[in-house]
Amino acid sequence: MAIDTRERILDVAERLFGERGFQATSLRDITTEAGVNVASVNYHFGSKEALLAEVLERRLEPINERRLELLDAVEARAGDGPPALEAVIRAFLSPPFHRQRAWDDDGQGFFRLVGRIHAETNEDFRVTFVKQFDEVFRRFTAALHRALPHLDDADMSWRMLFMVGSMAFTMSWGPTLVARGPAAARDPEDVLESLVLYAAAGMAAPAGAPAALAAAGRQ
Amino acid sequence: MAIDTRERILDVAERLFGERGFQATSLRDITTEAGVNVASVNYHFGSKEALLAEVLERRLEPINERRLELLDAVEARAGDGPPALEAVIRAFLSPPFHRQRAWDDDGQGFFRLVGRIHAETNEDFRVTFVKQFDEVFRRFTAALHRALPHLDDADMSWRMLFMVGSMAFTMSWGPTLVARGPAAARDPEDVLESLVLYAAAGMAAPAGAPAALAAAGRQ
DNA sequence: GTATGATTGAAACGAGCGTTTGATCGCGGG
DNA sequence: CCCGCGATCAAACGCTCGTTTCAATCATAC
Repeated sequence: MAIDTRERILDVAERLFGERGFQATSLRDITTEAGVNVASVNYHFGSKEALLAEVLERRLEPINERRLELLDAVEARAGDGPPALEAVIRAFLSPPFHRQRAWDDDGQGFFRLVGRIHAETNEDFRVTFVKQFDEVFRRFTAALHRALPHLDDADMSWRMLFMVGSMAFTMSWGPTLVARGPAAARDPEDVLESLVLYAAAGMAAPAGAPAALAAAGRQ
Repeated sequence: MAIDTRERILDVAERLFGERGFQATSLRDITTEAGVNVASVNYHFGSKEALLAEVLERRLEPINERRLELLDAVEARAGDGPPALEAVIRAFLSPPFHRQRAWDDDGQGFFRLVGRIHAETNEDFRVTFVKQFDEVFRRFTAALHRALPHLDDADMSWRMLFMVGSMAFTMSWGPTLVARGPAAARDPEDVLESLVLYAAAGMAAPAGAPAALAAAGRQ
C-alpha cells in the first residue's frame, strides 16, 4: 500500500504545517491524510518536533547549499574587488523561489511553512533554527560588507533582518495575496525579481546617522 | 484583590501571546499568572479567540488611527503635489514603534505579538485581521501611488508586502537580535529610522520589467 | 437589612492531543 | 519451513485543553 511511509508523512506534514501552522496541525490530521497509522510518526521520527525538524531540513539544506554555491560564483567573478550587490542579494533570495514555478505548486506547502517558521516558533526552537543558517549568514554578511563598506555592523545586521523579513513575509502571504487581488498576479519568478530590486535598493540606502539623517536624508 | 480583572487578563495575554504565540499559550497559563479564575476569560471575553481579537484591537486601533492622522498631515503639507515618499512611509511605520521606548519595555509583548500575528494565524483569521487594515491600506496605497507614479498596481502591492514584512519581522525578531548580538544594540527609535530609510529606498527602486531584467540580471 | 444582578470560585466536562504498547503482518535468509 | 526483524496496526494511556456549570461572594440601590 504505502510506497514509502516516511516520505508520505513528510510530504503531507510539509503541506499541512504550511497551511495551518505547526501547533494547529495534529499528528492525526497528518497520518489520516497520508493514509498511515498514527504511531508511524513516532516510529519513524521520534516525535512531532523531530518531524518538523526533518521537514525543514529536507528543504533548507539544499537551499542553503545552493545559496553558498551561488555566492561562491559571485565572489569568484568579483575577484579581489567588491562583489556586485544585486548579485549577492540574488544569490541569497533566489534559491527558495526557484523550486516554485507557480504559486499553487506542490511546493506551496513548504513555501508558506518557511514563511511561517520564522515567526511562529518559540525562543528555544529559534535557536535551533538559526543554527542552520550560521554559515550562510556569516558568508553573506561578509560579502555584503565588502559590497557596502559604508555600513557598520549594526546597520548591516538590521538591514539583513529587513531583507529576510521581506522574503519570509512574501513566502507566507504571497499565495494569499495572489489568490485575492487579481492585480497582484505574478509569476513567483517575477516577484523574486521585484524583491531583489527592492532589497538591493534598500541595502544600498545611505547609512542613517540616527537622528539627523532622518530629516536630511532624502530632502 | 484584582483591581480590574479584564485589564489584568488583557495585559498578561498580550505578553504571553507575544512571547509564546497564540496556540502555545493556554488560558490556564494566562489566568494563573494574572491571579484570576480560569472561567473569567470566558465570562469576560467569550472565548480564547475573542480574547486575542480584543488584545489586538486594543493596541491596533490607536496605532491605525495615528497612522491616518500622520498621513493626513503629510498630504496636507503636500497640497496638490505628490506627498514626500519618506514622510508617507514614516507615517505608516512609526506608530507601532513609538510606544516602544526600549526593547525590553512593557510593550514588548505586544510588539512581538504584532510581528507574530502576521504569520501565525490561519487563513480564516487572516481575513478578520486584514479587515482592520482596510482603510489604512487603501489610504497608503493611494498616497504611495502619487509619490511613485512609475509603479503599477501589482508592483505597489508587492512592495507594500515587502515593507510590511520588514516591519513585522523587525518587531518579532528585534528583541531576540538585540539580546544576542551586542553590535546590533540600538534604540527602537534608531531602528525605526533605519527601517524607514531602507523601505523608502526599496520603494523608490526602478520598476522591474518582468522577464527581460530577470534574464539580464541573472546572466 | 435585604434583594438583585454582576462577578468570582472550585470543580468537572468532553474532546483532542502526543505518545506508548503489544499484537500482528510481510518477507528475505538459514 | 520457519525464524527474525523491521514495519504496521488498533487500542489505550495520561494529560491538557477550552469551555461549562453552579454555588458563593460582592457591590449597590432600595
